[in-house]
Amino acid sequence: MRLNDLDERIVHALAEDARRSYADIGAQVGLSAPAVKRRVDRLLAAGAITGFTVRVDPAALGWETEALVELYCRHNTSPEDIRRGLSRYPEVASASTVTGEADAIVQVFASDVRHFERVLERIAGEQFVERTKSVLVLSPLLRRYTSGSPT
Amino acid sequence: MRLNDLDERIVHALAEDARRSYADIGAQVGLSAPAVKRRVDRLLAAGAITGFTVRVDPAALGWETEALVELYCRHNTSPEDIRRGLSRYPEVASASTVTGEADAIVQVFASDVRHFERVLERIAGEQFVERTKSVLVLSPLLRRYTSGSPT
DNA sequence: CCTGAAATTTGACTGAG
DNA sequence: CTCAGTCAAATTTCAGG
Repeated sequence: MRLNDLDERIVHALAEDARRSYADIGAQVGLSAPAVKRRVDRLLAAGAITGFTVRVDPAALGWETEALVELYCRHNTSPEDIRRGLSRYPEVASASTVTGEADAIVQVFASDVRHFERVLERIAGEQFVERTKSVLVLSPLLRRYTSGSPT
Repeated sequence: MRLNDLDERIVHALAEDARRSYADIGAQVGLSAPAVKRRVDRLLAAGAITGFTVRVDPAALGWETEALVELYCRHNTSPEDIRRGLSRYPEVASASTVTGEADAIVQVFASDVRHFERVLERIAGEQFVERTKSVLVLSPLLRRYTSGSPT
C-alpha cells in the first residue's frame, strides 16, 4: 500500500496523541473529519496501523529497571526458536535478530536489578543460548513509535 | 504512585486496545464508565499513563530498515544534549543512555539501507558525537509494549 | 462535504463505606 | 473524606444524502 503525505501526517498526529478527535486532526492536515476517518479506516484495513495503545511509565507499574541483552546463540538456532523461548518471559518487551556478532538483542523490563539478574540467569540458561552481554538503561531520552502486535 | 489491582487491569485493557470505550472496560473490570474514566484521569495526572498512541507496522509505512546505533559521545555531553540533538530526526524512534562502553543506544527506522546510511552520516556528524557503531535488525521477533513521552 | 441520529465522553450531584 | 453510581449535557463518531 502506498501512503501519501496526508496519510503520513495523520499517522504522525495519531502517534503523538491517538485520542485527538478526527475534527482536530483534520484541521491540522487540511481535511474534514469524515475524510480523516476514512483514511484511518483504510490504514487500519491495510495493516499500516495495527491498533491503538497507551504509553506507559514503566516505573509507575513497578518496572524500574530496563536492560538490553545481546544474545549469542548456538549454531542452528532459528529465529523462531528464539522467539518461542523468549515469549515465555513477561519481562521481555521486545526482541530482534540482528547483524553483527550477536544473534539477537532483547529488551527486558524488571522490577529492580535483582529481579533483572534472576531473569538474565534464566535466559542465559536456555538451551539455545550460548552467552549473553547486557547493558542497563540509565535514562530513556526518546520513545516515539510502537510497532507490533498487542500480544 | 501505587497502582492497585483495578488500575493494573485498566492499564492492561488499554494497552491491548486504547480505543475501547470506558463502558466496555468497566464491564470487564467491574466498574461503571465514569469510575473507569476517573481512574484513567488519575493515572494520566500521576504520569503512570503518559499518553495514547498508535501501533504501527513500519514496513507498511515504508520504513523497511531498522537499525540500532551505539553512540559514543564527547566528554561533557549531557543526556539532554543527546535528546535535543536526536529529537530533530524523524527517523529516530527511541533513544536511551546506557551503561557500558557506549553512551547511548538509538533505534532508527529508515526507508531502506541507503536512507539509513544518510541518516547515520548526519547523526555521526553531530557536534556531540565522537563515533557510532550500528547493527541492522534482521527480523523483529517480539514487540510488546510502549513506554515514554510523546516528544 | 454536509447533515442528522446514535454512541461516547464528561461533569455534577448523590449515596455508601 | 474517599470512591463509585446515576443522570444529563456536550462532543464525537458515523451513516445517510
